[in-house]
Amino acid sequence: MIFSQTIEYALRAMAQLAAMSADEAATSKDLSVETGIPSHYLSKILRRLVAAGLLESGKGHHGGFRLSRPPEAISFQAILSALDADCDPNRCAFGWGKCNAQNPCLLHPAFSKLNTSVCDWADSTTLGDLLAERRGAKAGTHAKAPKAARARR
Amino acid sequence: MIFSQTIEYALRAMAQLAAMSADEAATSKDLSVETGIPSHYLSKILRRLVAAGLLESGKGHHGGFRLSRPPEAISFQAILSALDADCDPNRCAFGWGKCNAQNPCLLHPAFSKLNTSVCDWADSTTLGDLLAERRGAKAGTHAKAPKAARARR
DNA sequence: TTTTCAATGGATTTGCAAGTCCATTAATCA
DNA sequence: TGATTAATGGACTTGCAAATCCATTGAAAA
Repeated sequence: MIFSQTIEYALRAMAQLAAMSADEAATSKDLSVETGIPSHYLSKILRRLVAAGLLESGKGHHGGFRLSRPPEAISFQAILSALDADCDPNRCAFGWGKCNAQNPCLLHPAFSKLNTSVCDWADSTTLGDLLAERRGAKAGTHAKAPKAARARR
Repeated sequence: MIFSQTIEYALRAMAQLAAMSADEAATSKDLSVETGIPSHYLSKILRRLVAAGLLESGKGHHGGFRLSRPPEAISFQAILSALDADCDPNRCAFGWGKCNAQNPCLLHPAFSKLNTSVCDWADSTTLGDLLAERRGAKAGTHAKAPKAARARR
């Protein structure tokens, strides 16, 4: 539910890359081992992420993949978009005939509510947030009231 | 994204049944025409909804399907559950190794946030809400405050 | 009764996402 | 320079959700 296998793999690979030292590139094979994603399939996904400008790649010795911008500047929405799975808050998943805001299907309002919250999530979450969250957890006690408050929602 | 085709069909069919007069049963074929769902595939889905107790069915003349309880008593979660697609707020979609609340993967907190909002939505939305929403819209002016308040629960 | 209508259930096919394989290209090292 | 390493891109295979088909069951109408 929610995401296709491919999207899930992409998010996992990007998260792994964000978690690794930025000075050296990670090999597709290494990433495959660390994330458990089938290596050849992962290659394909990484290629698309390169094409979309989210990753940089290098061949040969010391080659591999690395983020092309800081983790804070890569939203989940950008990753979805790179794989043609953009989150569009106006799309009605139920495609009941031609359905739009003017002439909504019966399910439209209910679905809109859900769809909006998914899109908001994808827009507002970045790879940087993952690292911040982890640092917070590692810091032992629940760091910062504001973060806990946000996490709850 | 979000739902499989099968789940989408089930929600559409249930919504259509909720919208129809409750005194006479709707035929699988009629439902197929009204919702645009392939008729034989729809049959299968309806069978599962019957097995789960959400629908009642009758054979032969004047046979067909009808809701087994009032629309207000059928949550989206119940429909998902009938098709083995329960919304479980603790499941980590990213399945990164063995991941749980104690030993969360890097993506876990971010995903939890999303997953929780999807589950809340499925739990708190009923077929009755769809009808109420429609009546609200039909009543002309945006009956905002009262409608929104009711729809929330 | 018999006929007709409609659900039931299983077997089968289709189509596409997921996964594999391999030959090519390009970078670095010895 | 040649050998090695790793990404690239396309062709191909697999597996499963989606869709189809058909023979059976059961209920109501004629």
